[in-house]
Amino acid sequence: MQIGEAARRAGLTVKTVRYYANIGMVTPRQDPSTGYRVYDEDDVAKLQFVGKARRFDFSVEECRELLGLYEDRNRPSREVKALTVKKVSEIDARLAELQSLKDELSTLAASCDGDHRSHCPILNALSAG
Amino acid sequence: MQIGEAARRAGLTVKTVRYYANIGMVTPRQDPSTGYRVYDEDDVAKLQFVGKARRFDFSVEECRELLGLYEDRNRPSREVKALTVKKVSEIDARLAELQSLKDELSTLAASCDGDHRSHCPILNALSAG
DNA sequence: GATAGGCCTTCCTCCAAGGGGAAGGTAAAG
DNA sequence: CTTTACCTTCCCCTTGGAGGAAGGCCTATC
Repeated sequence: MQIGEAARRAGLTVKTVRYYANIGMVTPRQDPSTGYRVYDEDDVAKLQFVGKARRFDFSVEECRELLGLYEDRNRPSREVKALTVKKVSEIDARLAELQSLKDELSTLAASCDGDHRSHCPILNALSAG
Repeated sequence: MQIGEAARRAGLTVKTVRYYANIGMVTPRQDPSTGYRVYDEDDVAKLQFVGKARRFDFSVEECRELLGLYEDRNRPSREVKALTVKKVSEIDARLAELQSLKDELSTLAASCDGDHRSHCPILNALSAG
């Protein structure tokens, strides 16, 4: 099939699929006469795999690594688990950071009555050291 | 003072301060003889303001907006509050997204025993449409 | 006078992960 | 034959700067 259908079936954009081909992540066969990329079922499966991993917040490089493990039928699942656990702890750190950010901003917003007076706790907080 | 000291006092890098000058956010006076940027106390205050707002996850454009409100003493604080509330809800959305991501990944990691067998629930989940 | 160090300047390239669009080739349908 | 819908490569754009080259300026020291 052509890139358009492969993209549709993987739930990705054509741009994205072409990008993955360019960086050597999912490399389809190329029709020599037209120069078109030709995708088979295997390629689509890999695209779906990568698409889902991306949605799980794995970086493109991590996806490449996971894909390597996925393609290697003899791979130890230990490595996959390690990558996943690491990702979970990264997400955890980001969660804590965002939560404290939200708390601070919420407090500020609550203490600001939002009228037209020049007294504004938010601006005061931002300008304080 | 020169850019180096201004940056130190605002807790920013020289690169960042120069960047803010280039995009017209905090524009210092320029010494005509040397071409050096010359910062006064007001500039440093603005740099600190922007630095803190950035740490609060406001984008550079939002910082520019907040700075405009901050500089204009006759402006209603309503706008500042609106921007802050919007930012809080953005952070909220991102929190929910990350949380569900974490839950899914945690579940996957827990179901994978991480041995050297090739059976891996994580990869299975990723390859399932 | 020369040299070293420590500032400063502009200009260039680079990062993630593609998006947008131009210019042009190809194939199927009316 | 022409339109329409694909496809190709190529190049610039995004965020928020970081890194570094080449060169100007000022002061201290030898």
